[in-house]
Amino acid sequence: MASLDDADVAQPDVVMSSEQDWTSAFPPLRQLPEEIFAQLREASLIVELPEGSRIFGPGQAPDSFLLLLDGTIRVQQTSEAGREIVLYRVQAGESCALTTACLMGYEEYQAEGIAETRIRAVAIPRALFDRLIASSREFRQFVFTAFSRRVTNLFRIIEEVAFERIDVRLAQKLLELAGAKQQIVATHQDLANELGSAREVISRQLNEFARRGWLRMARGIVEITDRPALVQLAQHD
Amino acid sequence: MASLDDADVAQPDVVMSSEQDWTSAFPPLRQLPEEIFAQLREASLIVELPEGSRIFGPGQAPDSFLLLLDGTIRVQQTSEAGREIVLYRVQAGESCALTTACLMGYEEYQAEGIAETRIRAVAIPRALFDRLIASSREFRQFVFTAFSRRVTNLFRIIEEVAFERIDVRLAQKLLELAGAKQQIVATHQDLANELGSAREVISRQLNEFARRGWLRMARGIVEITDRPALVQLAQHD
DNA sequence: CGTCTCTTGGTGACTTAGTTACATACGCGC
DNA sequence: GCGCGTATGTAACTAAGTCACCAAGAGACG
Repeated sequence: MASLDDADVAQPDVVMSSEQDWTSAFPPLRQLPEEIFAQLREASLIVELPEGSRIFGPGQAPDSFLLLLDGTIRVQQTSEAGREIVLYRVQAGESCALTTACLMGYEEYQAEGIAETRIRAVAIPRALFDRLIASSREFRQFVFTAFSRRVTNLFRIIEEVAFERIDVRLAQKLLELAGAKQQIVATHQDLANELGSAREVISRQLNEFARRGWLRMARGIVEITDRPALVQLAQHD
Repeated sequence: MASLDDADVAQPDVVMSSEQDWTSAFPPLRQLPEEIFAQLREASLIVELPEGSRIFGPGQAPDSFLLLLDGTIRVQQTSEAGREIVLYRVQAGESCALTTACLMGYEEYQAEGIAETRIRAVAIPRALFDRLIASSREFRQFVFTAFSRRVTNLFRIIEEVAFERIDVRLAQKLLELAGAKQQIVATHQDLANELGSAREVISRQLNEFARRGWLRMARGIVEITDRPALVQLAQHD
C-alpha cells in the first residue's frame, strides 16, 4: 500500500549537519547538564532516510540510538511462511528504545524496522548513549519510559492475538489507522499484515462491515461511514 | 497443577539478613567497584516468599529490582475472559528486568508474576538500582542483556501465537516443561494456560499424541514416551 | 466402606479463523 | 482500447476455539 508499504529502495544515509537545534522536539532532554548537552550536539548526527528504508532487521543490528525527528518507523515481524504482523510504530518525538536495549544486550534483534515515510532522526552513537545513561537521570528516565511503553504494548499485542476476535481487532486497527480521517489507504493484504492475519479473512470481515453500512471500499481504500458502529465493536462487544 | 499452579497464599515477606554472600550467584556483578558493591550488600535485602505468592501484577508495581537466588517466577497474562498465557519464567540467577523497566518508566505493569516455588531473592531498592545503573557499566550491561533476552522472547511468543500451529507449540512446550525428565506434572488446563489456548483443544492434541504412542497420560501427568517424535514435530514440520 | 463432592478429562456439535486454489475485476501504461 | 500486474472475490476445506454436557478419579467424611 502507498502509506504503509515498504518499497525496495537503497539507503543513501543522507547525513546532515548536526548544528540544528533539534532538541526542541525532545523536552525531556532539555534538562540535561550543559556539558552533556554539548556532547550530544557534537557527537550525534542527523540522518535522513527515504521511505521504505530498512532501518534494522534480523542480523542487522543498528549501531546507534535513534531519536525520530520526522516521519514514522514501522516495526514488524515476518514469519517463515511470509506472514507479517506489525508490532508498533515509532512516531516523531519518540525513540527506538527496544532496538537500543537489544543492541546494548548484544542480542540479535528479531523484528525489522521500516521507514514508512521519509524520516529524519538523530543518531546517537553507542558509546555516547552509554555515557548519557550513566550521567543523566533525566535521560535514563526518558529511555526507560520509552521501554516501558513499548513493552506494555507488546503485552497488549500478545493478549489480542491470543484472545481477541479478528473482527474486533480489525475494527480497532481501522480506527487506529484512520485517526481523525475517514479514509484509510491500504489494501486488504496490508490490513492482514497489520494484524498477523490472512488476506481472505480480512476481506470477508471488511465485506461484512460494508454490508452493515459501516464502511465503503474502493481499490486500496477503506472509507469509514459509520464510526460509532466500529467504535462499539472495537470496544470489544 | 502442583508444579505450575498458584495457590492463594499470603505473603509474609520473610526478610533475612543481608550479610550472606549471595553475589556468587551473579558473576556479572562481581566486577563492580568495591565501593558500589558495599552499597549493594548494605542497602539490599534478601527476601523469601512462599510458593504461590503474587510478586507483582496489574496495579501492583514492584518497588524494587529483584535478583532471583532460588526458585522460579512465572510471568503470565490473563484475559478478561479468564484465559491465561505464560510469557516467560525467571530462573535463579536471573533478574526481573522487564518489570524493572516498567517500574522505572512509571507505567502500570500489565502482566503478573507468580512464585512457582518458594523463592529467595535479592531486592535492590529503586534508588540504589538507579545509582547502580548510573555508576557501573557492568551493571548496565547486566540489566540490558536481561532486558534484551526477554524482549526477544516476547517477539518469539507473538510470532508463535500468531503463526504457529497448536500441535507444534504444544510439542515444544511439553519438551520445555519436561526438560531432562520424562514426566510433566500438569493438567490439560495448565498446559492450555501455558499456550494461551483452550483445555479441549489441548486434550484433543494430547490424545492424538498418545494415540501415536508419543506419550502416556495419567490424571495431572503427561509422560513422554517418544521424545524424538515430539522433537521432530516441535521442529516445525 | 460407601457416598458426596470437587477436580480433571472426554465428547460432539457448532462457530470462527486460516488455507488452498482458483476466478474475476480494476486501473495504469502504452 | 489492450494488456498486464495488482487487488479482490469465492468456494471448499482444515484447524482452532466454544459450548454444553457427561463421566471418571480422588479425596473427604461420616
